[in-house]
Amino acid sequence: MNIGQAAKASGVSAKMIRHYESVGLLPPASRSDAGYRQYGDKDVRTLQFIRRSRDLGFSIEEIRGLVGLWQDRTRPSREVKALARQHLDFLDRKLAELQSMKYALAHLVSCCHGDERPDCPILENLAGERT
Amino acid sequence: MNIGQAAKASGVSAKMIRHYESVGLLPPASRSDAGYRQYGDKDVRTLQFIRRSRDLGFSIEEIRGLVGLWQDRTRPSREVKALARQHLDFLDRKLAELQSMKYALAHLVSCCHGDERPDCPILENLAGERT
DNA sequence: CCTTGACCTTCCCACTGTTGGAAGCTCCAT
DNA sequence: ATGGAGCTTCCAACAGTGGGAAGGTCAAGG
Repeated sequence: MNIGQAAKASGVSAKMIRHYESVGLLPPASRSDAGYRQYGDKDVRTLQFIRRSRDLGFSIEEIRGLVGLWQDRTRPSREVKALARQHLDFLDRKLAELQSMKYALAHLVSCCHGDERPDCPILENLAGERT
Repeated sequence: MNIGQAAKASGVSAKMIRHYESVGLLPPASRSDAGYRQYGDKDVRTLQFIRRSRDLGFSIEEIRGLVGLWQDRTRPSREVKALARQHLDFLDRKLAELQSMKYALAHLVSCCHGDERPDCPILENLAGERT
């Protein structure tokens, strides 16, 4: 299977497959006589694992850890759970950050009449004048 | 006022002040005889405006627009509100994305017993096995 | 056999925003 | 005059992804 096929089958772009290989997240793929990367079902499964991990927002480094644990049949699930919890905390912090941005901005937007007049509470707030 | 003073006064690092100038978000600062950038109260107010905008998650390009509108005394507040709404939509999309990640991952974490045993619903899910 | 188009290769660059560092200059106080 | 803090510019890195150029390969069809 060439890289394009593996990309379609896994949902990871060919660009990213090469990138993951270059950063060592994937072992170097075997090559055809012409130098084309060759993939098998096992590789596609690994790529899908990576894609699902990315869909959950895990970083490359975290995924490196997850793949390692995945391939170690004797890992304690405790370790996996710890890694997942850590990422969950990260998501919570990000969510809180975005949510406070959202509420602050939503308030300002609701205060702005949004017509042809130039006075605008949004700009006034950004400029530091208390609204 | 040197760049370090302006940085302290505005809450924007000296590094970032130079960067904002280099990308044209700030006009080139005037220079002392020795080539040091000189800032006044007006510049500090602009920097604070930029910092508050970044605190709300606006991108550099969006801030470029906001600063332009801010400095145009005759802008209709409609335009500011449109820009803000657009960013609000962006925040909503990001929030929804993170939230779905969070719920999916939280579910998996709650399913994993997290002890010394190797079987783990988190890895099984990432591997594509239905849980 | 040759051409064409789709696919592959490597390499470099772009983007988001921010930080760090190196080499060298300036300013101020001791 | 010397040291340290602060300034200058330039270059690189981070994460992750996409775009593109220049060139090799493969299969189909004339």
